[in-house]
Parts: sequence; C-alpha cells; structure tokens
Amino acid sequence: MTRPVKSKNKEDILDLAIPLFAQSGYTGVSMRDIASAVGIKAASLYHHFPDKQTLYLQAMARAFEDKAQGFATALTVTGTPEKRLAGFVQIFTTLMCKDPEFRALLQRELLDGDEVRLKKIASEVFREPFVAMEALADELAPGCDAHMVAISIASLILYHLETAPIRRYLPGGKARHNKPEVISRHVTGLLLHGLKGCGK
Amino acid sequence: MTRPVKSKNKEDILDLAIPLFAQSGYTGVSMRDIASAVGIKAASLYHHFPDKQTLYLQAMARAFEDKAQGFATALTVTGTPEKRLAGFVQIFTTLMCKDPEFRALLQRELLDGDEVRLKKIASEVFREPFVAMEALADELAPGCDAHMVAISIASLILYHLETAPIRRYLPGGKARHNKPEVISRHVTGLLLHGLKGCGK
DNA sequence: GTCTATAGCCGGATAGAC
DNA sequence: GTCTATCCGGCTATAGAC
Repeated sequence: MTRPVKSKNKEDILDLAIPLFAQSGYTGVSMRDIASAVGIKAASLYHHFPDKQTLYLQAMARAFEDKAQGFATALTVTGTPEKRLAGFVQIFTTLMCKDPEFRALLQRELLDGDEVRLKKIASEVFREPFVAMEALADELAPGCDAHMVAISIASLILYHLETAPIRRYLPGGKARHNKPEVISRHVTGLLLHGLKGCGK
Repeated sequence: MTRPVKSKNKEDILDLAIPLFAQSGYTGVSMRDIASAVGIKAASLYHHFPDKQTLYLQAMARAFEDKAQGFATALTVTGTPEKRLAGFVQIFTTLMCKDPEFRALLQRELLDGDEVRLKKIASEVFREPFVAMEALADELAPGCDAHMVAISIASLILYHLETAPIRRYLPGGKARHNKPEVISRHVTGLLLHGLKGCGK
C-alpha cells in the first residue's frame, strides 16, 4: 500500500522557490518552474499565493529572516576592539561563504529591488548589526565616518565572494582565495594596518 | 518636405539596448522593448541580428570595449607608490561614479554570466589594469597576496556604489557618501593606514 | 531596411472537478 | 490541496511585401 505524498505547505514551497530565484532572478523563474520543483502543477500554487509577486515577496522575507540574528551573533565577541573586529570579520565571512543563496538574493535586490523592499531589508535585516558595526568603527577609528567604515568592512568581505566567478580568470586567482579563513585574515590585516598589514 | 528618418545601423541599436539590459537584465528586456526604444518594429531587429542572444552579446561587447583603456589611464599617474595609489583610486572612483550602466552590467554578469563571457570580460577588460594594480600592490605591500590586494581596492570603491540603493536606509547614510571625492578619500586613507587612516 | 502578418511557444492566471 | 483544461497576452522568430 502506497503512502500518499504529503501535501506541501506554504513554507515548503517558499524553501524550494528561494534557490530558483537566487539562481535566475524574478523574471528568470516561472510559476511552472516553481511548481515543477515542488512536484505539483502551476495552478496549485495559486491555492497558496494570489500571484507570483506575492510568492516572491514571501520567499524573500523567508530567505532574509533570521539573518539579522546570525549577524548579531558575529558581534558578540568580547575583548579589545581589535579582537572584536577580528572576531566579527571571521564569523561574518564564514556565514557569507556558507550562504551563496543569500548573497545572490541580496545582489539581485540591490540591482532590482524597489524602495519598499530595500527599506524593509535595511530595517529588518541589516539595521541592528550595522549600528553595532558603526559603534565598533567609532571605537577603532574615532572621528572617522562610521557609516563608511561599516560599509567598507562589508565590502571587503562580500566583494571577494561576489567576484569569485571572474577572479578565476584574473592573474593570481587561486582556489584558496575563496576560503573564509584566507579572506578574513586578509581583511582583518588590511583594516587594522592598511596595505602594510594585509600579510599579517 | 519631410526628411526621411535615418536608418539605424547595428551600433545605434546596441547603444539603445545597453541601458535597457543594464536596467532590467537579459530576461527582463524583450525584443519589442529594444525595437520600441530604437523606433522600429521587433521584426526589423532580425535584419541586424540573428537572435536575441547575439544582440545581447554584441551589446555587452560594445558596453565593455574601451573600458580597459579608461582603466589604464587611471594607472598612468607617476610618483611615489602612495601617490600612484591615491591617483588611481581617485580616477577609478570618478570613472565608476559616472558609469552606472557599466556597473550594473558587470554586476549582472557576475550573477548570470557563463564561463565564456566571464573569461572574455576578464581577459579583454580587466586583465591589463589588474596586472598593473598587482604590481602596485607588490610595491606598497611586498610579500602580500597581490591578487587579494587588487580585489580589495576594487571592492572598496565598487561596493560603496553598489550598495547606494540600500545605504539610503541605513543609519548614517548621507548623500555625500556617493560622491567620488568622498569615496576616494575614504578608500585611500583606509588602504594606506588602515582604519586609523580613513579620516585623513 | 523596415513593414505587416503570423506561427508557435511559454508566460501568468482562472474555472471547476475531484 | 491538487488536478485538468483553458484563456489570453507576450515572447522569439520567420515569411514575404514594399
């Protein structure tokens, strides 16, 4: 006797849609694609979501939820400001290395996201850890523009990962340049001591 | 007597297609959209290009050509390694600020570009200036990983611009953070002296 | 070189049976 | 909650007139 296949709930559908949107973007994914990944027909999706927009927005909400908490964890390191920076960079880099889907969705939102969506991501995902980063920046470099410093720290980590597909073809590109230990070590040295410190 | 509207050549079409692809990506732009921007019917595009793929690839080739030369110019500054770095950062930042289309296309290629396209962009657009950057990196920070240093420099500049849409909604974000002078000053200080130097 | 017309497919979305 | 069937519009691409 065959057991009936368990019905899918909204969360299951969103979890299957997220990697598709990360891979191909909103316009690159059809309702049929999502249905096919879930193992149902496209029409059945409309029992769970009124339209594609809504499905997408809920998938984004789910993909970004709990990220704020992960980032907050990266800022719980204690000790001197230097130690806390090193700890944050290491944990944040490892987190981002493990989550290429999150990175792709963020990149796509930066390109295509409307005001409402970006505002929501800013306040619900990044605001809290960003404020903590600014506070740390102010300790490490008093008088500097804390906003720019916080962005610079994120830049160094995220752009190394974002450029991975093309760095393969640029001189000196090695596989180890994508490892979180290598990136976080480089970034920490650079932040603390400038170019002179990046071999530390 | 009305003068006949001048027929469009391939280059005119590509120049009109480039901003569309930058704005909405490959799947987000239809042949009708392009035709409409050009002022002709979609069918007429097929007189110039065999298919959409080819049109897109030629538009990319055109959007990226001559960029290598612009980057090379940024590296012609003479003087101490520090002066040359400062000069490069300033010129490169100004160039990138003025060309949001190029930045968007690059971001989209990093997300969606296949191996062949990325390899081509790497060798034809970035290779030469990248090598020069690595040489400069080696002077400024001998013994460091020049590849990582070159990427870090680009990161700092490009990510400040890439994140502009969301930085508006993050604490401390000001309009001046998008100005090339402000960015290049911050980046140069950070590179030369670490966080302590970014207020220089 | 551009047009009209159209083929043929794929997209989002709905109706109604089970 | 999922299905089949279907609508309709948009998509790429082609044929052939001008």
